[in-house]
Amino acid sequence: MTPKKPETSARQQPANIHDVAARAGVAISSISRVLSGHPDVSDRMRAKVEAAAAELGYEPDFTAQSLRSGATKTIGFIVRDISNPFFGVVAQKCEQELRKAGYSMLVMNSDGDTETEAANIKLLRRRKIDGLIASLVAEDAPKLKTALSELKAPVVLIDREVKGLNASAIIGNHHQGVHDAVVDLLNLGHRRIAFVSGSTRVFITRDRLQGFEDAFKEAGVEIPTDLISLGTFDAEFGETETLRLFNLKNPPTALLAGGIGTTSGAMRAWQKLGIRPGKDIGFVAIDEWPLFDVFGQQFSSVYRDPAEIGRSSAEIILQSLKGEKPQNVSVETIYMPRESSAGGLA
Amino acid sequence: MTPKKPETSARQQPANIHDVAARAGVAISSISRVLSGHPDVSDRMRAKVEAAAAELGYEPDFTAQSLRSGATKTIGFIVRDISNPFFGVVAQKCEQELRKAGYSMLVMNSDGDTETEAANIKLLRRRKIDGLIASLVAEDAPKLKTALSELKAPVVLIDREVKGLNASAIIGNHHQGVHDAVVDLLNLGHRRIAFVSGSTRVFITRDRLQGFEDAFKEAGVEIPTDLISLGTFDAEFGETETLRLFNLKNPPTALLAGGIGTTSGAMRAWQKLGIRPGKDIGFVAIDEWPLFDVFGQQFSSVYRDPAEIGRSSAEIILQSLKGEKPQNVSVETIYMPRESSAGGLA
DNA sequence: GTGGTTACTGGAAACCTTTCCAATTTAATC
DNA sequence: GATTAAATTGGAAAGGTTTCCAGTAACCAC
Repeated sequence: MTPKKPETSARQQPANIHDVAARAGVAISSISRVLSGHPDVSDRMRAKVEAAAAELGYEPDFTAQSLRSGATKTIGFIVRDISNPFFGVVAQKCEQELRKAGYSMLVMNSDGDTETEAANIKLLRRRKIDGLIASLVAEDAPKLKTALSELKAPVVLIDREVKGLNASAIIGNHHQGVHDAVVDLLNLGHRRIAFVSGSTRVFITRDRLQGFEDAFKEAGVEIPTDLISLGTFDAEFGETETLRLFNLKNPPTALLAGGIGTTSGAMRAWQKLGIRPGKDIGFVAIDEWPLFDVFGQQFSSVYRDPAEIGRSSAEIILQSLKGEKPQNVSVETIYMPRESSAGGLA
Repeated sequence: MTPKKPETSARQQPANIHDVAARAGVAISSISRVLSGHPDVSDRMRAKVEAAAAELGYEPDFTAQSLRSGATKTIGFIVRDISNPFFGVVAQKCEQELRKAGYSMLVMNSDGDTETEAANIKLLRRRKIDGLIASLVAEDAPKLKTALSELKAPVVLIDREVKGLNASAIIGNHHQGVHDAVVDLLNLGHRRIAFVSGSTRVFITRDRLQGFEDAFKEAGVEIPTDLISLGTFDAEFGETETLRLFNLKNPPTALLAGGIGTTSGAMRAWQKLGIRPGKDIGFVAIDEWPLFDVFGQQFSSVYRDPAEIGRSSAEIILQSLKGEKPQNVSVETIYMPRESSAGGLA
């Protein structure tokens, strides 16, 4: 009835394992065993300890557990920019899955900068993360490779390929998606097809470029090398390059935009130029953005599911933590032809 | 089979503070003092220690530092859904600022669920986070209040008000923004104005509702209570309610949508109904979404800057960590009138 | 040279847990 | 009841750091 503390005055400090041990009249090792589900525990001991822990409202200190056990139950998540809606969905689904398994997610933006990226990975190593999920800015930066190889934790790369690193990878079939898109554009009659995207320092771009070029080769059409512009994935680059390309003497009749950032930039450029994408020119977007189903209905896209990528990343990293070997997972990437492909051909 | 390791041979294990102390021929306390920038250190000592640390590539163990010092250099970040583009920008800017100050950000989604939210906060407490930034699902849930009050760390709430909690808050001037929007709609001639948004269990909704009602009262127009639907912020609710409202015998002539989720749902509903927002009916969106400047040009909005909210959250939590008192910051929230307000009045 | 500071340094406790190993209790067998 | 094996428990070390406290050395003025 009257909950009074017979011993010393009630401490403001939360109870620790010693308090529970004293309360239950057992050793601290037994507390640990009971609470961590160790099998060698008698029913009587379990009952005693659980009662004492409940009475004191004891909750193990996460930091101390991490220090002693070596596991932080924390996964690092590095992307160029978490405000990119594509990565937003990846992050959300990923965190949901990790949370179910008792892991938390430490999010860092690399801001499109290799140095920042390497610094982030070094910090995560010092923080003793159990695993890393990353979409890298560049695969070949020396500092990055050093940082990654010194990270003694499983890694899942999203659409990246780092040579000499024993990591898992989630890879979209970008070649196929872009290839099919370009085939369609060519069939429709486009020849001056522009391709604006991020740099070839990442696999995803190389794979797309390959699909782009292969489609031309198969059709026996010369590749418009002057219309290929591969720099960064952000909107600024997309805008600048779209402006430049459509101001050429011999401008493109169609554009393939390498991601949501690029698309944003291109849209802004066209707005300035008074060009209506999908009407005045052909247009295919890689990746879809929020409200695409409403505002982008007429736009062709090369689609891959960010939710699946998020779930899958979590799944793979969790398997790695159970000791499974690194694995490669393929993500369907499909060309979704819509009206905009035929723009500018009337 | 003797596990005795020779002193000279390089260990695979990363160097710890004892190794550095041995190398430099000083006490471990001196290593700590030098590396943590303690003032009572001679130049000679500093040089010796720095040399030894560099030679061994020593980096302090983060977990051990946290355990001993009590600071984890980690800030929790809880939102309903990080894939919401609004929160994506908030999160990105916030993380950038925190990173500059040496802090990392642990991101959790509450999935629109109060129980999950409370559980997340409890976990973050056990993880000994130094601070929390959160946009809560509900302010009054008992479990949540318990979890928050037991969290011994500064808290920054985004557009929320939790009674009896000594937290900082970043609050948009939602009343003003919504008020001005409704005044404009009324002036244009709308009377049947619908308002779909999240629940009144959060301040942001109550503040908006107040602005909505005040505008009607000031104009001497009866509030269309049957057109107010406050449930959740997600797209499903927005779609369901928009469908219901526009199927009424006496449907709205305009809609005010309470966020990006609501807007998404409303757009989908209108698509099904064959209604063109901004043409057939009046429409004002609260918050803008990616590519809004391109696809939403004609849409009126109630605008607040997510980047500022992100930066500001970080700034306030960092100040709190330096010992400053909780503070309230106001964020400008403005009605941006555009074509869509006048929809349905021709 | 002495006394009194001041500036620095070393030693050890503390943070809180997990885990190894040895010790004890219990059960099982004959 | 003795013996052995199995189950359970307790004690203490270990994980890597920060920080308190005491101690030493250098400095200064006289």
